Amino acid sequence: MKRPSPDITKRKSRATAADVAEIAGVSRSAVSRAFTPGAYLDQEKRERILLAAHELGYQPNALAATLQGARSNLVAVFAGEMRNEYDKEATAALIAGLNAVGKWPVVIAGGGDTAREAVTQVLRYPLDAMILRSGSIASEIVELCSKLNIPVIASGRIIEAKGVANICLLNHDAAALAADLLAERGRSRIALVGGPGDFGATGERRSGFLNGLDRHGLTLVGEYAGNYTTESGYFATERLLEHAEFDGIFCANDAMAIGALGALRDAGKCIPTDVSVVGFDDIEMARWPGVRLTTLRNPIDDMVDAVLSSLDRRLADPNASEQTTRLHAEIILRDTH
Amino acid sequence: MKRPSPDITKRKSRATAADVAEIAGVSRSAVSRAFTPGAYLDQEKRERILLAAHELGYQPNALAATLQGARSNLVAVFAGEMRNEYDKEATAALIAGLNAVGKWPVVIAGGGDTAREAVTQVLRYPLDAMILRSGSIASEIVELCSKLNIPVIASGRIIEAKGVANICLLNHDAAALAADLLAERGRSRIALVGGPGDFGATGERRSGFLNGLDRHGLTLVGEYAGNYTTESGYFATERLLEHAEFDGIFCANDAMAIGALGALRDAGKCIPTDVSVVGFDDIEMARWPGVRLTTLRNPIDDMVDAVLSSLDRRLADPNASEQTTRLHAEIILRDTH
DNA sequence: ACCAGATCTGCACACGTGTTCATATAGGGG
DNA sequence: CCCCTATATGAACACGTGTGCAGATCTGGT
Repeated sequence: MKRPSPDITKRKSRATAADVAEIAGVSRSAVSRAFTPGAYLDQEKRERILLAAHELGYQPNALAATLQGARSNLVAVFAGEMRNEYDKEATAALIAGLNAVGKWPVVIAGGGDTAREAVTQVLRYPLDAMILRSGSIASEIVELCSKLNIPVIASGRIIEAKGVANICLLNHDAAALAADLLAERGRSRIALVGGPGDFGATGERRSGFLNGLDRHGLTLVGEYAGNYTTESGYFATERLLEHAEFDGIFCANDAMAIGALGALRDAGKCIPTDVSVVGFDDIEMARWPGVRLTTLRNPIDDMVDAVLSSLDRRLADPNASEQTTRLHAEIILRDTH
Repeated sequence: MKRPSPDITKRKSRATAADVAEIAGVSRSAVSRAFTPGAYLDQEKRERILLAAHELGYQPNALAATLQGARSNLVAVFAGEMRNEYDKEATAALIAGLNAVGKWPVVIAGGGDTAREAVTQVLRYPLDAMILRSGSIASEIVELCSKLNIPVIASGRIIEAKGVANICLLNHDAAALAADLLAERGRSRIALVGGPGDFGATGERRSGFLNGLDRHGLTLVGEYAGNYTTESGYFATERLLEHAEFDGIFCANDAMAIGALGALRDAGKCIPTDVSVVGFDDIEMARWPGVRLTTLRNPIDDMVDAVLSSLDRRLADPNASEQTTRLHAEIILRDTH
């Protein structure tokens, strides 16, 4: 006896349109119509159906509807490790933004083999889109998605591949603003705490900053690469203090800048009198009392807006050409410059 | 002509088992079996099918499989506003934990009417479970889920309702440890920065701390309620400094404790010489150089483990009684006590 | 040569839904 | 009275999959 007992009130799984039809005394088609705005259906009958549905807690199964060609409204979000604070804030905002437009994010965290396996599994669902917020294994994901005709939107990095829409900060210009600020403050001996590797945002921020310095006839007196954690910013600044005298320091993200603040204070430096510190991203902690970091805002709201409008565009017209949106950073003046 | 062109390579939507069957020259059943471990299928044939599938990027549609009674492996995570850092860390860890066991989190952020609408929409998908990390509109969610036979797991708060499994820190005992520590350090004039309202974790932490103080014959010399943000911790401590002399302060979460550190330093206090500061949660920032906050660890890994094992248990036996798991906090001694 | 069992294969059904199609009823204009 | 249109309704199909069933083929033992 595979079929569950006809006693509807004791069903073990969720109620179905047929169940509602039975207790409302109508056909199953009518139930479907009751949930379809604009469908022909007697008003009194519709009310009876909705009442019965409410009683049973019935909702049309969105996945079964998918088989009819409806959008699934599921969107995969590949969030990466979410190790640093900016990633967490951006991902949280992205999730909230998707929710607001009725898209439901299936979130994948982590990297490496685990993430590869996870992506494979998640692609078994009919997704409306894939949003990449991490560069790891991006090319494999892009290839898989293109075979499945799933639009890919990359945020926070440029992925050069057919069918990928990109949304990315103008890191180069932003970092140049930091150089301008330090120069205007009369700083002449400048140090840099960069990120790991020389790809993507890390490289753009470094070259943009160097370009900016160059415009003012300045060069670096010291440079040390961190890994975007606060600890690495602290450590890098300690090393820089050992080998060079500087009165301005630019860090490739806020977490490292906050580490730098700690190291400078522990070394007896007064901020900003002795040293100006400029960060990047404008994470929440940058606004905290006791931090009040001068930094470049990596605008999360703009990013979310751009992702959503790109999503809209790709879904409205599957043949729409992918496009690259470049966001602008704003310099936020607080107490450390 | 509704049916898409027979030219398989130019299909506009995802490949289906029938497509794979056609180019591999087998029946559709065989394709299904090729993806079912343990099914009878000629080895050579299976390989041919998998090759064809790989070429087309075919993956079985997980949703269609759901209609056959398979688990959806989709789990809703109601994450709330994710305003404070601990929530973000906990949610990120939960997502990673679910990924690791092949469950895919559909994340809902925010609160109020938006969240209510979002939950309603997400419940149209056949979910394996609903995980609540926010108390807002919990009772409505619980009622909806019970009608749909969806197990509910509450994390971070106790929800007294049939069918809800709870996973929650022993806030009371943990806060008492903070009182013990301050007493052992010889602190006698103690202040408290509490949370908003008197419900759930806020109330438990407060009463546990007061109980602990009482055991050592101590009482509060001052108390001020914040709202779990760093700013509010700073502000609350400023107010306390105006009205009372204290040598120890306990804050109901780390964010406020970090705000307190800032206010105390700005007031010229030396930490921990003049004042001991103890926080709660052990967020990442508590470990940062320049902070090194003494605090109570709200163990995220234990929480995730408990959620996953509860999930396992409820899925293995739908009639399993819901149970409450209470987690233990550990005191983390750093530089502020 | 024969049979029992193991292995392989395709047909057909079921899952829950949205929608087309055909049919039925009602209403209004001539 | 008839005809046309608007509204209402249920039967039937399609979506993509897993699997029970029945039949076919193969293996090995007597």
